[in-house]
Amino acid sequence: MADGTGNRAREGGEYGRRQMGCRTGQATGREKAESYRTGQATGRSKAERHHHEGGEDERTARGATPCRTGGCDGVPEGGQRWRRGYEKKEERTEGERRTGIKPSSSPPSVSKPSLPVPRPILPSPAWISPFSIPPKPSTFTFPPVPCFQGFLFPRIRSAASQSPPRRYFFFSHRRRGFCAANQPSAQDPQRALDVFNSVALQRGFAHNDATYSALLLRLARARKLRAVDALLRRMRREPCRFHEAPLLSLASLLLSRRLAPPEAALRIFRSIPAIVRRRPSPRAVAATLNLLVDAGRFDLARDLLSRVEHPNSCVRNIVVKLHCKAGDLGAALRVLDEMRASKTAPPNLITYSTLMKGLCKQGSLKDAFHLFEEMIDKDRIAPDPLTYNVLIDGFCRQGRLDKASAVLSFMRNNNCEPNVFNYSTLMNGYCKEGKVEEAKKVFDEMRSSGLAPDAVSYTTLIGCLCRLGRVDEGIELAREMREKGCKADVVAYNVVIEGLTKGGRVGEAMGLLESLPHEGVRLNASSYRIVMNRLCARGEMERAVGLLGLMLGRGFAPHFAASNELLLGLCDIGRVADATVAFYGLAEMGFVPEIGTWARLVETVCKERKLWKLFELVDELIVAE
DNA sequence: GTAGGGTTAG
Repeated sequence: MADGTGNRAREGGEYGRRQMGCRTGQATGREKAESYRTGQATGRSKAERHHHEGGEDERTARGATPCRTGGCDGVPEGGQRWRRGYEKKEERTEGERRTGIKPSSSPPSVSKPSLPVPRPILPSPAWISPFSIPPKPSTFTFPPVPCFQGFLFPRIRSAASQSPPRRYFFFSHRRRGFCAANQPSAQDPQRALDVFNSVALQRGFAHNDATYSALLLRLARARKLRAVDALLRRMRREPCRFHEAPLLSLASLLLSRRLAPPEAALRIFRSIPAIVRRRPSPRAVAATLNLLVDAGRFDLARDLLSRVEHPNSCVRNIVVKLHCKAGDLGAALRVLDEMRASKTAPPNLITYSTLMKGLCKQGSLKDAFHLFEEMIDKDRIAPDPLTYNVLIDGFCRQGRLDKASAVLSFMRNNNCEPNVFNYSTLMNGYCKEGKVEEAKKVFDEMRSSGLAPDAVSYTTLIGCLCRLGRVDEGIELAREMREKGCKADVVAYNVVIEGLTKGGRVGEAMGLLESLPHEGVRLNASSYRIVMNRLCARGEMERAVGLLGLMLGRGFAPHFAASNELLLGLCDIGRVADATVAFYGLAEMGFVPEIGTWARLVETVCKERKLWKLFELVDELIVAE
């Protein structure tokens, strides 16, 4: 797995030091420990304070290898001073405490301020407060060291210390330092990794499943895939017991966010025996197979399938999906036949829905409906709203809206109340045909049946109104959506932004682009591109440059074609300076102009006699080549 | 985090 974060050396270094032993990493580790210590000095546990206060000679303290978590980093200087003061205080006599003057027999020393005579904290035993009930004398005593999910570890000592006394300090997985990988506040995955490595340097310590799981996901989200790999390798050697679920979550995260190629899911699956020390469960097989099929890697899915001895209904359903996605409906129907003949893996609603969807996609609606009837008659399986939805969508996509509507009525008459999905699928069918009034009727029907339209239902109708040029009605609906407490997602906002843009209300669209992120809405590249494309197409370069600044500043780049159009448009109106600035901004996002755009840029700069800019451009051209 | 459904888009 590749890591594009530029932190390879650091990750590798940390991991390498762990491999070689803690002393190799001592020098750099101490530097990092310094930064942690400042943040954690006040959060030390009682047990740890006990350790520091416990009296250790200075030679040992200096020679001790720091554990680099901050809380146990040798004995800090402040701690030493504090301890010395404490020892001196114990040596003082009653007379010294009163006068602050040492007797003449004592060795000469630096004069110290006298300490006040301690006053009794408890009231006189003769008087008992009416608010305090004296506790019953109890024989119960707390154990000397609290030990909750934690361990006692011998302190790591340097080779110089000859006869190390067995002193222990306490660490718990619950402690903040240990759980840094789990803390939502630990946004920096590198820091989480550093803390993880630091703690693991303790002899005899082992991280647990939860810590590994949290760190794996955090690193994966940050695209630190080399570190993820290293962690997975390390898990094979850990003594603690791991579960499958975190590994499956990791595979799902990597593939769903396209952080890693599909092979990564298969590698994780194959690592299960070494890490979990068990054969992969049927659940793990199904999860991995499903990820591979969803990623379209049928070759890898088939490879995995060839090793599955007794596929259950779930695995077979995924195989049905595989064949449907690959367009081999014959093979999918053969799997259905096998399932019908099988007692251990019979077909179920999901088998039929998947197959019906595949048939609808191929336009074989008749076969899909036939299968639907077979499911009810032959296998005695009652359809649910989801199965009906496949049929509604199938009929809608063929423009047979009467049939789709009839399915909805059929559902009601057959004891299956339609849900929001069913209504919005039918609405979408009407919307695609431009029949917004019928769509509105379905929308009202949905509400009168007691269902609250969701963001998708609203978006479907808003989009339709905007496409028909009824932008104001669409915006009014968007307002109503907000008033009714239905939270709009980025798709809903994009539909509104597009409606505004098409309706010539670019200023309002740009206003939304500017303000929505401040209101907590996470826009995506499409949100900005919808407007940028429009501006470029209409030659509104002034606004386009402004929008470019906004989107580049937020980490979004325009579409490739729009970027070229923007540069050409700026050259056309002689805005050389803007064109150059825009070019550098786009280049930073990885944009390389078309050859024609290069030529135009160079030509315009030459005409303007801005030769120094020309040289810069040529330099960029050489780098790009 | 074992399997099936509806929305936008250069």
